[in-house]
Amino acid sequence: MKIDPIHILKDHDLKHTKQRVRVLEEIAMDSVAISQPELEKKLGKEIDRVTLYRILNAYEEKGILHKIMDMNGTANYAICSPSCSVDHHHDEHVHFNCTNCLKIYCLDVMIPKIKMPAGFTASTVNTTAYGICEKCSVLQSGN
Amino acid sequence: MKIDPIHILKDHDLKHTKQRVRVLEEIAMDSVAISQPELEKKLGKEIDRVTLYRILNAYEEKGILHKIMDMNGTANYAICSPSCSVDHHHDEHVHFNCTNCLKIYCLDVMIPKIKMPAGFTASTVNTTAYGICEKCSVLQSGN
DNA sequence: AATATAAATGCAATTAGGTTGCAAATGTAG
DNA sequence: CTACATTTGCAACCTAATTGCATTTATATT
Ligand SMILES: [Mn+2]
Ligand SMILES: [Mn+2]
Ligand SMILES: [Zn+2]
Ligand SMILES: [Zn+2]
Repeated sequence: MKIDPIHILKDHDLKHTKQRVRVLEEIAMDSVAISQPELEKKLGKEIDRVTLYRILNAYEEKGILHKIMDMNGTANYAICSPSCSVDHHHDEHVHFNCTNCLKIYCLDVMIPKIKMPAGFTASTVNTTAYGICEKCSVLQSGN
Repeated sequence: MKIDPIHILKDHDLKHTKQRVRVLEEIAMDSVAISQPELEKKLGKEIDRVTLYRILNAYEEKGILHKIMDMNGTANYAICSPSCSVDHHHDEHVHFNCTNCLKIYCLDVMIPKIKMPAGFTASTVNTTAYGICEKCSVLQSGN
């Protein structure tokens, strides 16, 4: 999927700064989600830690990125589908967290409807599968 | 569900100490999961921070507690079902994270089977629903 | 193009979550 | 009761994340 940072920023009423563009570029680079620590490692020389936090938060709030927590409580970020907007994310797909390479994939698999017990009203449902991803699986078997 | 800390400790080859009993009591007290920070607030005067971490980790490894990460990356703990054991948790139920009171419930709802894309092998699946819980729902409407 | 102004950035300081090493205290098996 | 292994508490440390504030930057207007 091609990404145009400048348009994305315009569309979401965010000023166009080189730090914001860099963050988007970096995240769009790979199709899998990227963690905050990885981003910091890659961009730490160009962008201040604090600024990175603020940009990621802004992107999440605006519906540009969605945040996926892994088993260690580390935040990972992936580009939202175009239907996401402020305070309404449409991140209704299953995530896959590889226990080997730790990458998080946004799968093209919908989250099944869950029947809630009486009294509980769910607005969003989050599903993450843990296991071995495509790449790691090939590497292990093919050796 | 009644909990007997002393038996649980025996059954899992853990020494019976007053700190361990207190932690189990505290977690068993409420049917919803409790977060590490809450536990620390409640027990901080009786039990050292570090000891609490160590107890929680031991309990998780032994299959006494399971850890549920919330949207903020905070660890929450709940008593495992009796079928859980060392390095094999059976936590195949849906969790409900109330966006109002922030409590996490272990629901009596199974996680539906998910069909994985080719190449991806899932060993465990985790589902959390976010929304308004039973109690908060009553409080809001009844007021 | 120059200017005004609101927003974003970087830096320093702080808070909070979590870990490590070690001496003292405690539980349990003999 | 004793011996020994384990657990605990404390101090130090490390890393993640937040806050306040001065400086810089983007953009709307003249
Ligand atoms: Mn996703
Ligand atoms: Mn549970
Ligand atoms: Zn992998
Ligand atoms: Zn609630």
